[in-house]
Amino acid sequence: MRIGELAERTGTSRRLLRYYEEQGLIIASRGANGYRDYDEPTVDRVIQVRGLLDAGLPTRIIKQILPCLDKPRAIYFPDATPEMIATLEQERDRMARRAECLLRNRDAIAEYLDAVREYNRV
Amino acid sequence: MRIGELAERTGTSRRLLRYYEEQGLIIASRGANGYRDYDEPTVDRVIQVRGLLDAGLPTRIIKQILPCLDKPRAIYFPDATPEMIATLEQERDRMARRAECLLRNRDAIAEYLDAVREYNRV
DNA sequence: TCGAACCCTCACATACATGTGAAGGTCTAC
DNA sequence: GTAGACCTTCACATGTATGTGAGGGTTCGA
Repeated sequence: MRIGELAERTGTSRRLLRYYEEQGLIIASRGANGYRDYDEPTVDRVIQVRGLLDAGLPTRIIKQILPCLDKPRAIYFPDATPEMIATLEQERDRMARRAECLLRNRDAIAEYLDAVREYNRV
Repeated sequence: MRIGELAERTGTSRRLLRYYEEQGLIIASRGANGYRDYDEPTVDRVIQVRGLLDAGLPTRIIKQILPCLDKPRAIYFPDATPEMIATLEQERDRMARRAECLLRNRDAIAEYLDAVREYNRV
């Protein structure tokens, strides 16, 4: 598919899709006319990238963790350097902490909303 | 306590503490000499703000949700406007989605790391 | 009383994700 | 063949969270 369709299906501007490609987060083949051509799985990948960006990860980190997420392991394990393993472990833990923080605060908000509803009901 | 101690105890630069104050996320009283003076609970508040910032929330939103998190409800329920309630519900759900995304990807990374370890063990 | 280590404000700089628009090529339908 | 809707690259702009440093006041110990 071309960039316009991908943009529409992922709710992402064309500008950003080109930016993600520049950052190495997605890849696009090119038609004879120079137009980008995306395959179907790119839709999910873009959505995933957006989710991670929204959760505070920079593109640099996203680029590093993306290869781990491909269903049929596209990355050869021997290529995994010790530094890369360390980075992944670090990010794994950091994501867990972030999620904890979000859930804790989400619960607090929910609790507050319940209290407000209770207050207004009486 | 003064800004230096708060900075050290929260692992946050002085510059940022002043910025958070400017954004209305923390408050400081002033000594006769103009120095900022923070009370003990501000330590936890700063840590919480940092966690939320790291999880992708902008200061504008953090400012809105912080009042809900104070232990003895400092905010009077009647002050909660419908728009504010709507915002809070929206952010609550958004935070849940973010946390889901983080945990999903965290699991994928963990799974990958396990596979690598398995590969290297054999 | 001097110097070090604080504090203040203000301003400019930077990285990153994003927007916007110009200048121009391609494709399709009328 | 021409108009409109695509696409390309390139460049400049913006908002947000940060860093850095200048210029200057305060406090405290030697």
